[in-house]
Amino acid sequence: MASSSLSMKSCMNATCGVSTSNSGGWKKGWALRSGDFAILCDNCGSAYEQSVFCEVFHSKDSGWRECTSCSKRLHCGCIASRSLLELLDGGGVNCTSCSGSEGAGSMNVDKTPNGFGKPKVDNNGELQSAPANGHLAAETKAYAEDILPPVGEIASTIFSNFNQASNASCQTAKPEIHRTVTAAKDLYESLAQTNLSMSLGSSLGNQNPFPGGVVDERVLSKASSPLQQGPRSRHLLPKPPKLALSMDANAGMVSQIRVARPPAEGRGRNQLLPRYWPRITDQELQQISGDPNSTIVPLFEKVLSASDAGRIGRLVLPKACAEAYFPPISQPEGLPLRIQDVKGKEWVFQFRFWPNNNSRMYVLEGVTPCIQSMKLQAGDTVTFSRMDPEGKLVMGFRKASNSIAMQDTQPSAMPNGVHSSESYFSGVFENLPIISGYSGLLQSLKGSTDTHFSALHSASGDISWHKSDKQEDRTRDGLLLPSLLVPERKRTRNIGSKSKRLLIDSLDAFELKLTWEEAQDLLRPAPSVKPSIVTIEDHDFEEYEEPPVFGKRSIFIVRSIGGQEQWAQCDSCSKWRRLPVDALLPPKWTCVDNTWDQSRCSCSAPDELAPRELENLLRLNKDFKKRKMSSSHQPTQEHESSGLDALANAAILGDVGEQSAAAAVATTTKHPRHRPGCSCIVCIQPPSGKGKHKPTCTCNVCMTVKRRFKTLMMRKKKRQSEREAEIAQKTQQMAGPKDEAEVESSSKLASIPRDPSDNEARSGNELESKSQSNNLSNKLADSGKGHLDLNCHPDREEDSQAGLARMSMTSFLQVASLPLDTYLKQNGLASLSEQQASSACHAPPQTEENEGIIKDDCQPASAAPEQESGGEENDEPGPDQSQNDPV
DNA sequence: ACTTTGCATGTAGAT
DNA sequence: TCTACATGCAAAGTA
Repeated sequence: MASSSLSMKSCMNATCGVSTSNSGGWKKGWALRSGDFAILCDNCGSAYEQSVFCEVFHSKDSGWRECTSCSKRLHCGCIASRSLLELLDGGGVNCTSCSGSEGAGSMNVDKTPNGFGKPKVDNNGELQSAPANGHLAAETKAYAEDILPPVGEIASTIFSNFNQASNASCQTAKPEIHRTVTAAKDLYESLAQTNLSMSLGSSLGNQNPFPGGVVDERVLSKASSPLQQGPRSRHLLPKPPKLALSMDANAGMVSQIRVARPPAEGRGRNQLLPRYWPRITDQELQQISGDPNSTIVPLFEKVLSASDAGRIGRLVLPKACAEAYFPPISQPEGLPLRIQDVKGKEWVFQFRFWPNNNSRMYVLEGVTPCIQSMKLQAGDTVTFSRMDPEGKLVMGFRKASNSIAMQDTQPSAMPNGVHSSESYFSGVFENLPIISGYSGLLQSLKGSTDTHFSALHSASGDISWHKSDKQEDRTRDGLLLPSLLVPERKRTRNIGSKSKRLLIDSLDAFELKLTWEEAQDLLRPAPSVKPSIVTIEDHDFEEYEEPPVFGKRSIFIVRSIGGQEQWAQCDSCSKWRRLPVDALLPPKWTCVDNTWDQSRCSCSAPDELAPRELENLLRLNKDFKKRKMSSSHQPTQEHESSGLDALANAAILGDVGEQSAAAAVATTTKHPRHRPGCSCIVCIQPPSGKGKHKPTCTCNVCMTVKRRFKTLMMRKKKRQSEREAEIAQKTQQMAGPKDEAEVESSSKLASIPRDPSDNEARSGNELESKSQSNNLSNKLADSGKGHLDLNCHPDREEDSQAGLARMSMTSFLQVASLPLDTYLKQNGLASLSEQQASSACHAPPQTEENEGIIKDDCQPASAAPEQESGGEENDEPGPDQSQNDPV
């Protein structure tokens, strides 16, 4: 924006108003926070923020219009204006003084013969004079930032809607457009509402869907309205707009932008929560209508909750909507309501209410068949509209995963041919796993299509997901944002915040691609913060004043010929660069920072890997991670954090989900790493243990839990002694080299500091070294003797081979009932701790030996899914598999 | 035993 | 603090 040419040709200072050219008359002012700059009128020195004008006016040529009567300049900063303008038939506008009106904002449509006039928002200059100096000076920046969307959004949206409005208004030739605006504190709300009045309007304002209930909307707010019921809510119905626009008039130029429209009648925007504003596109409206002689008035919509979509068949209606748009009912039993779906099928629901506190709770009963016929789920949206002149209620829907469900057969497209994000996103990428930081790779692998994706994803994530609700409300609900840039907040809003049981939205699931363990590995000291060294019990600890930051994610592979590699993606060019294994990357890393390879320290340097190789690389890394997760031997992560375990498992679940297409691993919904029939603690646990078990319960589940708890405690002690033993061992190593390699490898793994790269590289080391040495594996297996695996099946021989002397369930129970110390003594665990320390860091099942090793030709390694499943799901857990199971 | 119905309650958001 | 509403739950109804 800062570099764009000035769009404002005339100073808006009422006493100045000097006209200027694009190239002159203005001088740059000070830089603003946004990186933008203000501009100053050469003549009077009035300061304007250039971007505000360029964006709000989005009219390069005319940031103002003249009052048809008095030639007063009406400027486009009117959004927050409270003045009322009058549109004239001939396309002109009258200012407040000339129109003799006052007190409301309005919009002007620059009508051009072809109906595509640029939409403009005019005012009489009141906004301009609102700040102290009468201009949008820098101090208004914050306000502007809060409420202004990017220029493209507002421009395109307004443009589209105004096109329609303009066209319609031409045809309907209403002599005047008055729109009461109750408050203009939010300029977008003003915009939205005014826009609605223009684009949708309501020729139906005085029509009521219910015969006998026809009333003038002007009296809807009165208690005598037939539409009002028993304990009316406190809201008053607003005065409806006069503008009458019929949809058929716009048949040729139907907007496909999903717009949150305040209700055309009934409750105004301020009364009805924006979440219920219909976001139906004009195209959808037209489709619903079918009949060009019919007009569809969107009434409201609702995102289905789990209850709504459940088998109960009750759809809870927003009270305000029910009272505003449905017939009045005085008895809880209510009355049957005929509602037609988009296919024309008519459904009869019972519209009724339940007394609730001193209020009412309105429900539609018997909606299950309809919901099912539409294949709706929680999170999907149902829309209620009214078809006029029949006054028929029409029920539409929008799938959460594809918000254009009503016209699934038609691609939703922006006027310029660009797909709307929702259809585009869901259609192309709905099931595409998104790995943070890998979008560039995806781009390179998948071609130009994914370039779109990358942008969209970025936009979604950055703009919407991280916005505050408030802001998002404004942009989404009030700003007529095209859905392109804003995934439906509502889609997850209710689900996420209120329902613990609902499915995580697929978009949300993307957020869980990083396990806790991985997150830990990515932690880096805050840059430019020097640690102070603190020595505690002869151990030096680096202490940082600043909290850690996340470093850049990289991937690790191990070549079959030996040697590990670390690869990272440039933040700038998205090319992948090979790095030393021990390299630590800052959060932002580009080719320029590639100090290890001078030939590739620039983004212009070619990629080292062909797309195919990259694909393999990524796939391998994914396998690698999965393997690591399933055979993680981090003693420090095994306990103490069931919540983290759960998080990690959730992430695993996501990973598994990603790979489901490739990996033919039968998983259960409960526990993706286990096959149906698995009897581990996770799989045998009931869905909810709430209130099911008493403290004295000795059922299988409870005993297992107790056992695990005991083992946790045992291991804590074990680790403690392990540390001591380790020190002693190191002393011994200096004296005698016997078994040094084995000891060192294990102790190293156990004690190595948490290096960001160690996890994956370490795993690679393990795998490779094991592939080279079966003997070592055997030794490791032996060293697991005495290890208690809590996931083993007591009756299965394999379990006993996992290192624990065969134990029956009875013996487990006995063990569980023993005091911990007694158990330790009986099993000589104090003396075993050393061995276990070694074994704890080793030995995933041998079937996995070669996994994670990439061949030099970059063909997928032998990590076949069958092997995976065999390794981790054949109930033959490694000595430490239990560590991965959440309790 | 299962489903439906009606109400109660907890919680998030609005005021 | 109030209100709306999602949902839990027990009573009633039904197969």
